[in-house]
Amino acid sequence: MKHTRQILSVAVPVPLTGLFDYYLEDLDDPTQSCLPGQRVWVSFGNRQLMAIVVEVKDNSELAADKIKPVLRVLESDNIIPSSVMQLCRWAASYYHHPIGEVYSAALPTLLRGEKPLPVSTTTWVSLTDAGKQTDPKTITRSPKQSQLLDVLLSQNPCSLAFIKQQSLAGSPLQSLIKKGLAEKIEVKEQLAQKNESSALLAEPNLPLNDEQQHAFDQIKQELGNYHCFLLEGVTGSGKTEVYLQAIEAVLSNDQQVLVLIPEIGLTPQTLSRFKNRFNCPQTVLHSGRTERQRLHGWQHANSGHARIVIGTRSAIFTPFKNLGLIIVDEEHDSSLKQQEGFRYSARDLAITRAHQQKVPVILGSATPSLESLHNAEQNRYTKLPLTQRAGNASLPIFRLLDLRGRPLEGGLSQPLVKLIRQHLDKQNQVLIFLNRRGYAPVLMCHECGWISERRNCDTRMTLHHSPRYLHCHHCDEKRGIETSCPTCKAKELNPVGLGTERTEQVLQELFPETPVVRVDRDSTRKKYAFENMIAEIQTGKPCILIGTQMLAKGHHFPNVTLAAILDADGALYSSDFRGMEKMGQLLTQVAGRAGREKQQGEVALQTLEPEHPLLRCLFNEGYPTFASHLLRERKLIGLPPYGYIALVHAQSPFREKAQNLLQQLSDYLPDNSETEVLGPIPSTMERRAGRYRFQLMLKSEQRQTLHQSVSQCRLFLENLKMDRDIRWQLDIDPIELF
DNA sequence: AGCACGCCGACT
DNA sequence: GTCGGCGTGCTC
Repeated sequence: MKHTRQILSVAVPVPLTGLFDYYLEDLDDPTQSCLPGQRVWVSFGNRQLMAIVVEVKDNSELAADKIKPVLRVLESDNIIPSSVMQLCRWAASYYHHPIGEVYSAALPTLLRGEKPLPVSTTTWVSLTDAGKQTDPKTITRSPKQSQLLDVLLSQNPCSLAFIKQQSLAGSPLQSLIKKGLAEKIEVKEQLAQKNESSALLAEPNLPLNDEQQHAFDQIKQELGNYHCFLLEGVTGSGKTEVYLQAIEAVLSNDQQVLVLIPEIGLTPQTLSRFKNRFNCPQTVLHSGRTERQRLHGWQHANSGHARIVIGTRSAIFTPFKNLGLIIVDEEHDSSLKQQEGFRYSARDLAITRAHQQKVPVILGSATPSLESLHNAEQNRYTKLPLTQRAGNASLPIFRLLDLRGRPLEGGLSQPLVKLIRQHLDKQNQVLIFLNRRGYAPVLMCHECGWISERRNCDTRMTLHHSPRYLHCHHCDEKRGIETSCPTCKAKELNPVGLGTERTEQVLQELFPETPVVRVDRDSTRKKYAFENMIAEIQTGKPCILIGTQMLAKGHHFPNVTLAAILDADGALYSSDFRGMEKMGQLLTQVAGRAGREKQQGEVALQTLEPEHPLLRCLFNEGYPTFASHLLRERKLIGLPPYGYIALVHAQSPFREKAQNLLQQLSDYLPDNSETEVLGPIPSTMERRAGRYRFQLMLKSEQRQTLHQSVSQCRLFLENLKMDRDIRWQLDIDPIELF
């Protein structure tokens, strides 16, 4: 009898490019074989790791005595479907990232170890014999229990998910179980039948206006094909309703939907729109969920049980049984791009995945990225504009407040204070934006000029007021405050610059009768703190809200009529070429917060450059025209979307080491090629957490040539023997520079 | 990345 | 004499 020794090429989660061959022992049964996408447990060097089977073959290039056996096959089937394998392969190649680390990042954390996937079950509720013989009318003291019994009598057994949807899973269910009328049973996923005989829609669709209808019709036509839509909808124009009706069309076709949302956008408000509309299992995947919950969501999507998956960035790797549509909400948002390690863009992967799986993808935003606008112009995407605000809300009035020669109090100019007062007097709410947390960015001694500098980073320590401490927002170091200057022993230390805490204090002093609510990462750290604040604000009572970007996204505050941005100039002078684009997006989002209902809204912007042509353009003509100006600028200098860029980052505790590495690389790269090499340039914050950081920029008119250059870089860096304290990383299509 | 192997300094 | 520093090389 011939023994075939099956060889498995596997990807191991280590920063190495290649695959590794193992053999499968005891392959007596020829029908029992491994498949790509299966997880195995292998010995690698002197440790043991989870690995993903990528290829199954009959022989290896390697000498037989070099090949180790697979220690354990973790599941009997390939839990990563070929669609996700394909996406990972593409991502590893496009982002020049080690394939094993890509697979690892694509899996829920609980699947990155040796624990096998638990058998997926769903909980159902079944009536006991006693329960079957009980008349719901006899339970007179609890209408909820009676209602639940009714449901169970008409549908026995009934899935727990369905009972949850009816809001009967809490104490009503507990009581019935206690009375011995019902019991919970665990059912293997495959055995689960559809019990959702009820209609798919839990609430009726809203009527669509002409633009929404047109958008919906276009999307519907492309179901079953790849097509990328750019749904450009001003705030309040009903983007979500278009999503919901497109989702309905896909669901009724028995397919699943993936919705990607930026981190900050996963608010209970947004989620409830989906939950309330559809009678179907839905799954939410984001960092706030436990690993167990994420694993279950992953399994339910994979088995086809979950029909809608809503998640942040990493949800792009969720496996589906039958995917029919991908939606990327707020496609311009930078949180869709991973900024550490495997630096992928979930939006771009969404488009690739849609293409690979032949399904449509909708990119939605009130302020699309220049990349997407350009792609729409080139007819790679179909633009679906939504320009009408619901309820005919009018656009806000824009005001540029000239700061030149004006004294500021806590960052507020007199005209702004007056404006705030006017709005509060009309019993309205006011929104103030400042993109800096804390009390003041620096603590300074006026005698000798000492400032609260850091030892490890190139930044100052940010001063926080209550409680009083110094905090570095970049490496998280915290320490108490010196009571006197450590250098000259002067007794007085003064806060310099502005933070949300300080402005909050000044506003409270100026408006002692009005509640001032601060919303930033510090004030919302506690669980539900953010939700509680939002709920408080939505009562509509006059108040002042002061906060960072967190406040600008995805929330609807009907009573806000004034939104003010205290410091817009940061973006005007930013070294990042995307600074202006980001500012325009923030401003437009902010403007969308003001006066969405019947009342006239106002947006105020404090600036030292009120004549800035781009600011004026943004204010007078709106985001689309502003964006087309920016696009023209980018074209002139050959920056994205008219050119392609990649960064090579290097860092080391020694300045010269990081710089020299990139210099060597730069010297090595041919300068006659079509790829331009710029740098090495020190990062904006040259030193962070004790390490010096430099970057080399590669720029090309052609994606292809850029890729070749990046490959050259990688080859060079992988083979160069360098000191171990130097780290390097690649960033393709970076969104933050210098 | 991890981890062992290996070759030179200051300690019982 | 050895404990341990981190330079170097490898992982199927």
